[in-house]
This record gives sequence, C-alpha cells and structure tokens, in this order.
Amino acid sequence: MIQLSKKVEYGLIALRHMAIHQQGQIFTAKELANIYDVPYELLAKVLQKLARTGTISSIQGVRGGYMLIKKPSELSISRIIRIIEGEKPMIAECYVDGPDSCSIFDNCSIRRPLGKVQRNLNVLFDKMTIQEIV
Amino acid sequence: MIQLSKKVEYGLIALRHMAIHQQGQIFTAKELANIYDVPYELLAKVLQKLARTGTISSIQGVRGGYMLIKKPSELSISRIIRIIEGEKPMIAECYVDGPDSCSIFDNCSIRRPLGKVQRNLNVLFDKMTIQEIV
DNA sequence: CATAAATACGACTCTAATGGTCTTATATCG
DNA sequence: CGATATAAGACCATTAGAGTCGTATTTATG
Repeated sequence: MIQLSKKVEYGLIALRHMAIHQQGQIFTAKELANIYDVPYELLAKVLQKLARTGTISSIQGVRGGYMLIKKPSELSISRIIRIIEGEKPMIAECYVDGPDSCSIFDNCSIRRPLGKVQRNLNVLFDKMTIQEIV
Repeated sequence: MIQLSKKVEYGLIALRHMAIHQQGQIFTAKELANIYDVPYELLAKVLQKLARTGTISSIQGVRGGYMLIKKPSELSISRIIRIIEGEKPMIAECYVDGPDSCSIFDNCSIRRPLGKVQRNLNVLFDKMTIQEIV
C-alpha cells in the first residue's frame, strides 16, 4: 500500500480550498475542519506548519485565520509533502541525499529498483502543483 | 512519508535480479536473501505470492527455486504492487473502484486533490516496468 | 479592560499496519 | 530415507500514524 499521510491529505484539501476561492480571503481552521469533516486539531497543526514555512500566512486573534500567499502554480506536491512530512517524500532513504548518505551506495544493487521508482515519482510530484488539483 | 512496503521492495529486488540474469535460470529464496541481505522468510513469502499469480514459476524440492516466466517489459510496477499488497497501490480508497465505492462521490470535494494525484501516480506506475529498473 | 475567538505548540494515548520470526507441511531429487 | 526446497499460516514486537488534550498567546470588539 502506497499512501500519502492524512496530514498531507488534509494539507492538500485546505490549500485547494483556499486556491479555488478568492485570493486574500481568510479561512479559520475550524471552518475548514467543518466543511471537510476532518479532525480540527490535526488540520490545525498542518496549517501551522504551512504557515511557518511561508506557504500561507496566519492571522491570530479574533477574526484571524489563514490565507494563501503563494500562487497555486508555485506549490508543488513535492513541496507540500516536504513541508508537512519533514524533508522526505521518499521511497528509500538512500535517495534523499544522494551517494554520501549511504556507505555502500556505489555497488548497492539492493536499492537500485527503488531508485528509479523514486526518481520517476519525484519528477511527477515536482511537476504537479496545487493549480492542477483545483 | 510516502513509502513502498518492504515486501514490494523485496519483490522488485528479486524480480530485477531474475531479469538481469539468464532467462530460465532458477534462483532459490535463500540464495536471493543472501545476496541482498534481506530476511529470508519475508522474501520467501513474497516470492510465493508472485508464484501464485503466475509471475514466476516455483519448483519444489531439492534443486528447486523460482524462475521468471514473464517478460520484464510485461511486469509493471502497478502490477507488482497489486500482487504483493493485494489490489491496492492506492492513495485514497475512493479511487480504487470509481464512483460506486463511495456514496458521496459525486459531490465529494474532499478527496478531489487525492484523486488527481492518484491518477497521475497510476499512469506512472502503469508505464514503469521491471525492464526499466534492470 | 474583560471576554471570546483565534492561532501556537507540545505532550500524550491508542491503534493498526508492518516487518519479522517460527512452526509445520509438502514436494522432490538422489 | 534424508536433505533441501517451497507453501502456508500463526504469531509477536515495534513503530508510525492518527487523533486528543491542555495550555499559552494573540487580538478584535463590546
């Protein structure tokens, strides 16, 4: 089973929601959680991460919330995954940092198959943006 | 974190190994487990599944083992995943069987983002074959 | 200025899936 | 018969993931 985590799923849902609505509009975590029937706290954490990385801006206090500040076309799936999952939209660790991260990389025939799959997946997720899922 | 299971990883490793060697050659599970330093029992189970589905043939008894009987170019990653993981190389359940599997499919804006990701991933994994990772 | 409505953030629990092991049965070659 | 394979299922242990809770902080507004 190959799966994106719920966090990534919720992140994509939220970003998409913001993307299809008017630019500059503010959405609260609670609001989004209600609309999509998704656990509020979990979604909130995801939104906080996205906010910390400058993907969305957060406004605290009453009438606060979140607002998309990047263009949907600039937000690749790769990037979202990396933000939410922490640097690793990866299938095998070896391929994150290249040769140096694995001592036997050179003649590591083991991970070979995964490497190719990985690279293809990267190409796909790099190209795909929020724009496309609107 | 997006990840293929170890089973799939071992399956790909084994199939690739068979594919790069002479057609018709027999390999034992133990042999493969040693070469790639992978848990024998687990690999064995994967090979058994591949055998049951006609991807490789199994020969029991002394001097037995496994033999690739399909062309590497006919073995897509999708197919391998489906064989090993059981019908679901999927990101969100909704999209396995199409509309009927989800009651609110029509206006289910929730899973929308995943749907597109899913379709793209399917295209990628359908096109990629063992041939390519040799 | 008090209150309510938000975000921020970390600690915690629970569960299910995964990876791995063990045991037993069966087949087959010599 | 015995050695060496596959076949298959039961079993366990660990981990990651999903979700919850509590508390602090910020801020608009009556």
